[in-house]
Amino acid sequence: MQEIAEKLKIAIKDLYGLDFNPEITSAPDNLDADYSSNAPLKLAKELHKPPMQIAEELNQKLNANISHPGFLNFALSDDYLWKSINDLCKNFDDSIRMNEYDGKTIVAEFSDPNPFKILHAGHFYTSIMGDALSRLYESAGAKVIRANFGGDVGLHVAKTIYILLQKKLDTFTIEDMGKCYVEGTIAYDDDEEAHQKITELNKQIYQINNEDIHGTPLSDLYWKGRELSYEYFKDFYASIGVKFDKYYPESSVANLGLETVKKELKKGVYEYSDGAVVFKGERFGLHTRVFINKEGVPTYEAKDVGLIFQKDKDYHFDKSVVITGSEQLDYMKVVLKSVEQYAPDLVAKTTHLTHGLVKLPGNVKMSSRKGNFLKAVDVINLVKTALKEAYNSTDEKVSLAAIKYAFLKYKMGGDIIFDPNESVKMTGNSGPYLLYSCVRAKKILASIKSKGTADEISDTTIHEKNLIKKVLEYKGILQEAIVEMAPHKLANYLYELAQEFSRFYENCPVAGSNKEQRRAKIVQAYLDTMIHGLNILGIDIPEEM
RNA sequence: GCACCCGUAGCUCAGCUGGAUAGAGCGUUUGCUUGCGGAGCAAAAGGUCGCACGUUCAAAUCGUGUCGGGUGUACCA
Repeated sequence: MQEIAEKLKIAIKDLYGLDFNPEITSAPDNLDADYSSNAPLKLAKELHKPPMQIAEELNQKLNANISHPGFLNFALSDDYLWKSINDLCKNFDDSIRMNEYDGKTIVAEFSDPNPFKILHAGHFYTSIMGDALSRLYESAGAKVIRANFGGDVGLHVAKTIYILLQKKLDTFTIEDMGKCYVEGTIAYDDDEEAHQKITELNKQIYQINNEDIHGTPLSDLYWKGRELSYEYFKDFYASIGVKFDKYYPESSVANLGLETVKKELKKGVYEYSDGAVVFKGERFGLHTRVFINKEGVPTYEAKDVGLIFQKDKDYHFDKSVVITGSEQLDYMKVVLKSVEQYAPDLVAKTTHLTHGLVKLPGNVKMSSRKGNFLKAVDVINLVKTALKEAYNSTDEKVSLAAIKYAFLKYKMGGDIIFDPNESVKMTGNSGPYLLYSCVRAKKILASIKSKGTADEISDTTIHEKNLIKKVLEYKGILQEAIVEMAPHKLANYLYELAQEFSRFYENCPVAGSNKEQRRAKIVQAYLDTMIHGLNILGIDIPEEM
């Protein structure tokens, strides 16, 4: 496909002297061709010639077919396909290797859970998505720093600790803290006395953190709770196979953010308004946000400013990707626009991606205030139960693959519906389907004993051809997924590839057939591709299912 | 009010830098079945791509308007 594009590009250059990047797509089924290009149609306006004439002129150098109103259609020869699959098998990793990001450092920030609270399904989702994106960049040669950012001080901490103090628990678990947070939120909203106490507690906690106070009952509780949260996060990430390189507690960047904003305040980027320090985004089509509140305390905005600079100090990144919930889209625009005024290079290197909510089907209303939101652990348990009921399996690789694939197959941005009762069925467009096809491919290869010479060249069947073509598309898909920062493109391709393999499997016996060696090559190329692609999605393939 | 995102088959979603007959999965109907592990394959039914107008040889895709849903919009994170 890339070779066709290259040939076409050269023909256009030779004939018309234009640098034009032609688009190559799969040809329609009713044509006796494999790939098509609409280049003549695109060029018609610029060249002031009818598209059909351009197609004919180009085709004198190309050996393609022409169809109305000006498409070029290319057919691949069987020899070309078999040669390609042979080359791919000889050295798979080198053939699909990309080097766009060789020597580059990328900081990817995602997940961002708050200590003293429970991980919810959204944390799970962004962890999987962020990790897949990181692996995509790594596949193109980048060194990726997976960073995590969370509020170790703030109102949510005070709410939790307020209830913990009331209950006077000697020991407590992360679940206890989750319940305390829910109770604390209700008390804060409904009880005037509690509201004041929590506000006071918040200031004390801020001081404990800022001055690193130890040895008081309150500070002991705070440090113990924070440590418990960090252990809980670590265990969870380990269980889903995601590893962070750096955790930035919010408190660690607050001062840097505060200083930076104060410095730029003097230069006029930020300004005073009602006693607070704000950035007026209106002149950029955005809105005004507070960076330092009237009590002189840095808000989340200032902390994010500090974080941008801290990341650059720590890693001198070439690119920074931040993934958050979509509700932070406009917020982040304001923060980045303000930083752009004094550090445009940093902002130019930064990309903000957003994702939607993980929802249950049937429009179930969930309220984090009442604590009945979908927790990360709920997702795991629901899938484990479904797997057990459907296939009497307790294979954690399979259940984790089911979840990861379910998350990754959707385009990032909108809400996703996670259906614990039906969508998690292990048929169709699902992780287990992909795994199963890999296990089958492995079995085929294991059953082939002879390493004899190549089979005699005979006809190529449609199923052989389709599978080879699909495998050869892999590298292009990888590049597309990276450029568009879209793991779902890879996920959906792998599903289509597995479907093509299943058709091949149904129609083309391998072991013992007179085309055993040639077909084994296709299976090998298929399996190599699946292993590579699934690895990028963070999905492990079990030996047996 | 203003800004941004979304609206594609009964359901869940791809496709959107304009291209040929709009694709998958689930569900429904039918066929294949002692297989290199059927968690599969083949086939059928199911669509005025929210609506209207516009740009173009060509619009699900671009523009304007409109309806419906979501999010954000000053001292929370």
